[in-house]
Amino acid sequence: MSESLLPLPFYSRDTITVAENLLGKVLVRTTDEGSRTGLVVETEAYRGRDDPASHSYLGLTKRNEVMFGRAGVAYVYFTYGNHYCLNVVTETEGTPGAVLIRAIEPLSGVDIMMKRRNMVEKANLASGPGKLTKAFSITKEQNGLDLTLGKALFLTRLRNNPKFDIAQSRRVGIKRGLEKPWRFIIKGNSFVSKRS
DNA sequence: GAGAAGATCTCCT
DNA sequence: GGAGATCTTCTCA
Repeated sequence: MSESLLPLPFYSRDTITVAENLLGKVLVRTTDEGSRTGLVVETEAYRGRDDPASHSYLGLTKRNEVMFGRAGVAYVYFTYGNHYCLNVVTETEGTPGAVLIRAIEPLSGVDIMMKRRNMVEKANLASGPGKLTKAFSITKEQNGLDLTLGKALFLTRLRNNPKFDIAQSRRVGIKRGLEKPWRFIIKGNSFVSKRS
């Protein structure tokens, strides 16, 4: 094995730290259609009371309860009537926090992704949160799934962690909390979502 | 029970 | 560059 599963302690840290450290890790998805993997190239951090852009800003609701639970769990929500977004829960139990995985670079199972997306352009397969979940067959069914078990959906670390520079900027698609530079991308990677 | 907003994508101009 | 698609969740009455 050239990869190792990310353990619980990786996730149960400060949300910003986890968002930054998720870059360069590998997202693995296994379904009946086969397995797909992709390199995480873009993330965003969402915290709690101190972050007006976060779902957990206003406190615990039925929708965001996963964010308040144990770290290392998938938080998947539906938005705009069309799209799911994949997050991983961070911090310790009782403290809300999650990292949105915004884009991945397809590594394997690319043919399955193309089929799912009805798209042949590799750079456009998963360069955005909605595209990513569609390419990886992720729906609300995966909400609350434990990513530390290494089953249908999980994250791994490459043995030889690739070297790259990290660029930091303002988050995308939100109206509040814009002053917080909590979006992280792999500098120069062409699989990140466009918009600035 | 109704209304509004939303961590987006795609197509059309 | 702009608007429509489309539906879940939350808030307020």
